[in-house]
Amino acid sequence: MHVSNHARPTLEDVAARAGVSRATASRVLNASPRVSPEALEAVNAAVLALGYQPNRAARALVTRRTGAVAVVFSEPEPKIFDDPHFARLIRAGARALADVDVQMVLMLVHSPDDQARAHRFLAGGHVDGALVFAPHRNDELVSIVKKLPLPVVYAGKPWGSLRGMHLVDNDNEGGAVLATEHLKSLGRKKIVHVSGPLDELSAIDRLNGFRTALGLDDKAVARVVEDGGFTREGGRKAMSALLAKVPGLDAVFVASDLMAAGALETLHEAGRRVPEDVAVVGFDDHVAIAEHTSPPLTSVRQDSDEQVKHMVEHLMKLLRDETVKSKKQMLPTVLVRRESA
Amino acid sequence: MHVSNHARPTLEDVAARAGVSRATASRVLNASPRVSPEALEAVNAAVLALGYQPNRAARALVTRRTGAVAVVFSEPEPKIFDDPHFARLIRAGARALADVDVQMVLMLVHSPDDQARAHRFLAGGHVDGALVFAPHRNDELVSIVKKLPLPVVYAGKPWGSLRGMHLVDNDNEGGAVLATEHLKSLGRKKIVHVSGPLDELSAIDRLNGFRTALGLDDKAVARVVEDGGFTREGGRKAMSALLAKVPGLDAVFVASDLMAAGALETLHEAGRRVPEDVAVVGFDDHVAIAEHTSPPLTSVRQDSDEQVKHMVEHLMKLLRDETVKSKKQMLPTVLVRRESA
DNA sequence: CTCCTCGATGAAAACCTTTTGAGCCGCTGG
DNA sequence: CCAGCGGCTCAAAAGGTTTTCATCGAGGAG
Repeated sequence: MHVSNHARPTLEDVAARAGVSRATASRVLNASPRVSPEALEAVNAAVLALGYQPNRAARALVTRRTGAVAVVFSEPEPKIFDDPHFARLIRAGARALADVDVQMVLMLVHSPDDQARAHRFLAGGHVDGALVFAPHRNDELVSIVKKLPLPVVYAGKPWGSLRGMHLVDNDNEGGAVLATEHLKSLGRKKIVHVSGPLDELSAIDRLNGFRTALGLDDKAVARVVEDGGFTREGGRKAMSALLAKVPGLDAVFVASDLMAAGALETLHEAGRRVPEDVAVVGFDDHVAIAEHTSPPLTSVRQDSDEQVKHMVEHLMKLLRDETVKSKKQMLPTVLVRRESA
Repeated sequence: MHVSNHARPTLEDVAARAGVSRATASRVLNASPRVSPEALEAVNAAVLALGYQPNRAARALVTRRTGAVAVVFSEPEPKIFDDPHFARLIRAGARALADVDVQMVLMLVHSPDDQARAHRFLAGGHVDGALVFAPHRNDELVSIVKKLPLPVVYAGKPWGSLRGMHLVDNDNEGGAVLATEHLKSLGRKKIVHVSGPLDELSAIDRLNGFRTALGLDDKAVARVVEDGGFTREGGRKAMSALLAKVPGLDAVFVASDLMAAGALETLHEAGRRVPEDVAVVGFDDHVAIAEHTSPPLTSVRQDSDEQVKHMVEHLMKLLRDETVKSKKQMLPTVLVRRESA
C-alpha cells in the first residue's frame, strides 16, 4: 500500500486536540456563524497543527455533492483540437475551477460511443454540474445533456431552443461588425470574408456581422464569402478561391486567426502586399498567432479566459441554488489593431 | 435542488429487488467469485432494471480509493501550451483514463503558487495516483512529488536521480539517430541541427542522437547547432542563424515539427529549395503540421497516444499493487518519410 | 428567586458501500 | 449417524463527515 499509511488525521482528531466535539469542529470548517470565538480559534489551531484535510469522499457522501464538475468538449473532428483555442479553454477551465476548489473532470466527446459514455457518467451523479462546449449544429450531445437534471452552463449558443439554458457567449456578431467597420473606415471598397464552417453558430454570427455591416443580400454574400473551416489550410484555400472570384479585393475579414495565418500565406504567394494592397483582420486575437504573422495581425479579441471564468462563476451560483439573475451573458469583443489593417 | 431528487437507487434497493442481501449484491458488482450463478443473474437483472449506478463517494469512503488520478503538467511558460503536442497529450490522457473508468483531474502548474496548490492537493489524498509531465531541468515540482507517498508515473525522464521512479519515455536519442542517418544516406554532407531548449531532457537526447550519429565533438556541435526553443518563431530564427553560420548547409534536422515549420519558412524566404538544396527532417510527426508544410515534412514519429496509454496502464498496475516488472519503459520511434527529405 | 430565552455545544443519526466473521446447508468420509 | 468441510449467504461494523435535536448554561425579565 503506497497510499499514506501514516493515517491521515480525521475530524475526530482535530476535535479532540481542540477540546471540542466533532460537530463543533465541523461547524468551524464550514464557517457556520454559531460558534464561539474561542472554539473557532482552537479548532483552527488544531487543523494547522495536524495538517488536517477533510476527507472528500466522506463529505460527498453526506452532502450529496461531489465537489467535481465536468468540462465537456463535443467535437466530431478530433483534429480541431489542434487549434490552440482549445488548449486555451482547457487551461482557463483548469485554473478557474481550481480557484474555487472544485475538481475538473475533462470529457472529450468525439464518437457516439463517447456520447453514451458521457451520458452514463453525467447521469451517474459523479459530478455536480457541467460546462459544455458544443459548437456544432444538431449536436446529439446537447439533447442528451438537456434532459439531465444537472446544472449546465454552455459556452456560446448551442444549436436549438435556448429555453431555460444558461450560457456565456462572446459577441461574435458585434466583433464582426467592428472588424468590418474598421475595414470600411480605411476606405476599402471590395471587402470579402473567410468564414468558419457554417454548422457552427459562432461562424454564422460572425458572418452575420460582416453581412449587416456591409448591408449585403444573399446573392452578394455568395459572391464574397468562402468557408475556411476554421483551419489554417482551409484559410489558405478560401483565400485562393476569393482571389479568383474577386480579383480586385482590397480587404478581407477572416473569422479566425488560424485561418488568417493561412490567408496571409496565400496573399503573400499571390504577391499582394498587406496591408497596402489588401487589409486583413482576424478573429480571436490569439496572441501566439496574431503577433507572429507577417505583418502582425489586426484581430478581434474574444477573451476566452474571461468567458470560462464567467461560466464557472455562473455554474457555482447555480450550485448554490441562488436564483441567478441573468441566464444568457454576452461578453464584449474589442478590436486589437496591429499592422495588417 | 436540481440534483436528482428522483432518489437514485441504492445497493440496498438492488439487493431487495434481487432477493439477496446487500453483501451479495456488492460481491456481484465487484466480480467476486464466491457467488452463485442464480444470485449473480438476479442481481445483474436488478441492476439493469433499476439503472443502478454505484455511489462513488460511498465506495471511496470504504475502499480508501478515490477512483481519480491527477494529470499534472508542469510548465513555467504557459504559452508552450499553444503547442499542439500538449493538446494531444491531454486528449490521450482523457481517453485512456476514461477507458479504465477513472476520473482525470487535470492540473496545470505554472507558478510557485500553483506548485503549492498542487502539493496540497496531491498530499490531500484526493487522488490515487498521478501522471506527471515535467520536462524541465530542476523542476521544483518533481522534488515535491517525489516526497509524496503517491504512485506516480512520469512522462519522459524528469531531471535528477531516477531511483525508484516509474516512467515512460520516447526513444528521443534513437529517433534523432534515425533522422540523421537518413540525411547521411541521402548523401548530405553539411548537416546542421535546430535543437529544443537545452533545459529539457528530450531536447538534449535528440541533440545527443544527432551528435553521435555524426561523431561530433563539443566544438563541432557549437558550430552546427542552434537552439530554437521548441517554438515556431524560434525555429525561424535558429534557421536564419544557421544559414549565416554554415552557408553551405545541405540538410537540417529540426528537433520538433513546430520549429521545422518555422525553419521551412526561413529556407523558403532565403530562396533555398527543399529538398533539392536543403533536406529537412522534423521530430514528433505531428500530422496537423507535418502534412501541411510545403513540402510535407519528413519527421520522426513519437506516438504520444501510445506513450500516455502505457503510462496509464503502468499506473493502474501500481495501484493494483502488482509488482511491476519494469520501471522504465522506452517507446520506439520511427522515421516517416514525406517530401522534405 | 423562578422562569424563559438564546446561544453554543454535544450525542447520535444518516449518507452508501465494502468487508469480516459467523451461520447455514448439504454433502462426504469415517 | 456424526463430524467436518466447502460453498454461499447474511448481519453488522467500519469508513469520515454533516446535520438535527436535545441539552446545558448564562443572562434577563418578571
